[in-house]
Order: sequence, then structure tokens, then C-alpha cells
Amino acid sequence: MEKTSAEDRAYREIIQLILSGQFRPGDFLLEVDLAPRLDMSRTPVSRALGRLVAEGFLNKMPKKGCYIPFPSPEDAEQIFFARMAVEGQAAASAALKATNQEIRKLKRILKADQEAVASASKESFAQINEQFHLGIARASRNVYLEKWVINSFWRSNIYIFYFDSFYKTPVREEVPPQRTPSQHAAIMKAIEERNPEEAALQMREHIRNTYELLLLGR
Amino acid sequence: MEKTSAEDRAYREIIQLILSGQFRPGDFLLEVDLAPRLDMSRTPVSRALGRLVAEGFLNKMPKKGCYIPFPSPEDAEQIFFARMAVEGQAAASAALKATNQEIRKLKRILKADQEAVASASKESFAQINEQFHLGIARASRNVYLEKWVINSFWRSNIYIFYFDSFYKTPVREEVPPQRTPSQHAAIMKAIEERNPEEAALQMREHIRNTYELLLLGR
DNA sequence: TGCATCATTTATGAATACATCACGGAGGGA
DNA sequence: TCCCTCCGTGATGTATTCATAAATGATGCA
Repeated sequence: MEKTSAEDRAYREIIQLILSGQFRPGDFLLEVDLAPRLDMSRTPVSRALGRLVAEGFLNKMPKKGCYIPFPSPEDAEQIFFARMAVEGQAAASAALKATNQEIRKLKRILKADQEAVASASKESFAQINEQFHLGIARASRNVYLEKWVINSFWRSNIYIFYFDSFYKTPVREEVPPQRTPSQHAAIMKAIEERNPEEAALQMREHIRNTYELLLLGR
Repeated sequence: MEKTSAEDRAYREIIQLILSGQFRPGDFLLEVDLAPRLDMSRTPVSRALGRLVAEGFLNKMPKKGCYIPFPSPEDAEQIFFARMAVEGQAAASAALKATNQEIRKLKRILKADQEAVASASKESFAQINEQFHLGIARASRNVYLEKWVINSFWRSNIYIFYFDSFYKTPVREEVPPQRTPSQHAAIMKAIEERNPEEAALQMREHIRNTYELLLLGR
């Protein structure tokens, strides 16, 4: 039975709408548009948007509405730097606290990861990548780090989705991130060996690499 | 004139109510009680509570309400560990990016800090301590780190306010934190010398010290 | 023609009314 | 006496209505 509240449904559906590319940076997500679309009143929609703003996923102008933030090089540097801090610590904490079951699950994701790069579509890769990063955050057994990892991961997706088309002249072919699986593997190895410093180091290096690949194009 | 919304007023006033000790852990903050007390309808109160929950400052039970979280050793470890991560990075970033004006301002706070420990009341010390930590977060010039520092600082205040009376048999005299000013000074020195590694190290050490002083009583 | 002003439109912000759920206590039967 | 059920109470969750502010475009005057 569905016990989920309308606000939670709105929260998830709005995220899906954004992630499915229905909106672009600068687009306003209007309560009056979303409410009928999600078949509910403005109230839960408005509260869900408020959550997304509080979490830093959307920006807001008072009396105007919530909108997808414009990607900017300065904001990109800030969000990826912040990700390095929290995900690095999350990886270190995971190396100390992950259960064997969690490690097995992460290794399964890693395997799917390697297969996805070889063949599968961009969407499935993005999904597996998310599972890996959020799985490590959960394994850190720290609810605060986990929440921040989730929030910053989504926010940085703004750049993974939109930055190219805004700041690069040709919309270049989405190169399958060939180096990602080996970096994921290095993080995984450090966690399995219960080496927190190495796990943090590898995670920070991985995120830095993602950042440079994305924004600097190398 | 007042351009501030009712929701923002509710948000700030609720924080003040909590920080002024009107509630204890486990107490529910009822919309129906708060609304008349703040002289507004339930709507902005409810949204403000939602923000506080999203930020991790309050806990919530669906259909029951929001309440001050019970302090627990596990949660304390998590929040202070998370603070070490984000405030350490914030201090490092501040060492790189703080303007000279910000450094001067922080040094003024530090001076007031040293004077407060000698003489003044607990409240003023807490206020100055907050100014110092949040000032460094702002100087990091990273909106994400700053937001997380603010949230985790407040959340950890739960422990500074309530933990003793819950887990220590005698409500011991609040010892003025004698070592805090010297630790603040060490952080300040590293920032002034533009040494990010040292700033991060000192900040993490300072937070660890606060944690141990608070929970382990040494 | 250019610009300032005002009305209209359209969105959010807030208040109110209504629906739903959780808890607690009364009542009755084994 | 104990426990199970049911209903009353009181809180949040949601819908709806009303208030308010911001953008926009029309209008009139210099």
C-alpha cells in the first residue's frame, strides 16, 4: 500500500523531471504548473520545492519562484571542492566502518560499473556511478556526511548535465569516462584494505579528476 | 521597513526559542502552539519547521511533529566527526581565500574571545565562539562549506546545551573552556600565515578537543 | 518619440477550512 | 484482572481561498 505522502512524491517527481532533462538552467519550476502535472494541490509542491532549495539543489528568488541554477565556473569549483571534502571523509569513514556485506555490495556495483563503460548507455552509467558514490556515503555510517554527499552529488550533476552545452562551443560527444572504473576500483581497494587515508586520497583524486575532465576538458 | 517574510521570522524565532532553553530534548515543537505564540498562521511555522528538519537541526515523526533530538553518544560522534571534516576544509580554504579585511575581523573576534573567557558570562562566550567559527566558514568563500558548517555547528550545540544534564550524574559547574582561546589563536595564526594544511589541522584538533571535553569530561 | 505612470496579469506568501492519521482511554467480554 | 476494540481528541497533511508583490504592457503627457 502507498503510505508515502504527497510532499514526498512531489519531491521525488520534481527531481526526476529535472534529471530527465525537461528543464534547463534558468528555467523556473512554477508551483502552479507542477501542481496539476503531479495531480495534487500547490501545498505539497511548494513544500517540496522549499526542501530542494534548502538542500541547495535549486535557487530561489522571493516572490518569483525556484529555478535551476545557472552553472558558473566559480560555483563549479565550490561544489566540487566541497564534494572532495565530504566524500573524502566519507570514504575514510567507510574504510573504518563498512560491514562486509556493504563491501560486497559495493564490489557488485563496481563490476557493473566496468561493464557499463564498455557497452552500455550514458544513463545507466550515471545511475551506477550514483549508486557507487552514495553507497560509500551510506557505508560511512555517518548520517550527516551521507546527507551532504547526497546533496552535493546531485548539485554537481547540474554541471555533468548542463555545463558542456553552456560553456563549450561544440556540444562534443559524451566521452565514456574511461578512467572512472579504475579510480573507483582504487577507492574500493583502499576501503577493503581498511585504509582510511588511502581511501580519502583516492576519492579526492577521483573527484578532482571528474572536475577537471568536465570543466577543463582534459 | 520590514521586508522579511513570516516564514523567515518563524525560522529565526524558533531557533531563538530553542537556544534560549525553553525546550528540552524530546519536546515536540507543535505548530498549533507556535503559531499563536509567533502571531502568525500555521503555514509559515510549518514551513520553517520543515527547513529546520531538512537542515538536520530537528527530527520529525510523520503525523506527529518535530522535536528536539535526544543527544546520544553515537550521534555526537557523528556530528563532531562531520564538523571536523567540513570545518577543517573551511579553515584550509579560508587560509587561501580570506581577504585581509576578513582576517582583521576574525582577529577582533579572537581578542574579544580571550577577554570573555577571563570574565564574562557563558552566553557571551558562546556567542563569540559562534562568530569565530562561522566567520571562518564565511571566509572560506565556499557557500556549500559555509552552509554545512552553520548547520553542523548548530546541531552540535544540542550537545553543548543538553548533553551534560542527560548523561552526567551531577550537573557539574560549566567550566570556562580555558584552552579554547589558545586553540582559536593557533587556527588564526595558520590562516594569517596562509598555511591551509596547518589551519585544517588546528581546526580539526580544536573540534576534537571540544568533543572530548564535552563527552568524555577530560 | 521617449518616458513615466498606472492597471493588469500572474506568480508566490499567508490564512483558513477540511481530511487523515495516531494515540489514549473508556468499556465490555473472556 | 487483563486485553481487545472502538471511539474521541488533537495533532499534522492537504486543499482552497485570500493577500500581496513583481513584471509587463498600455496609456498619456512632455
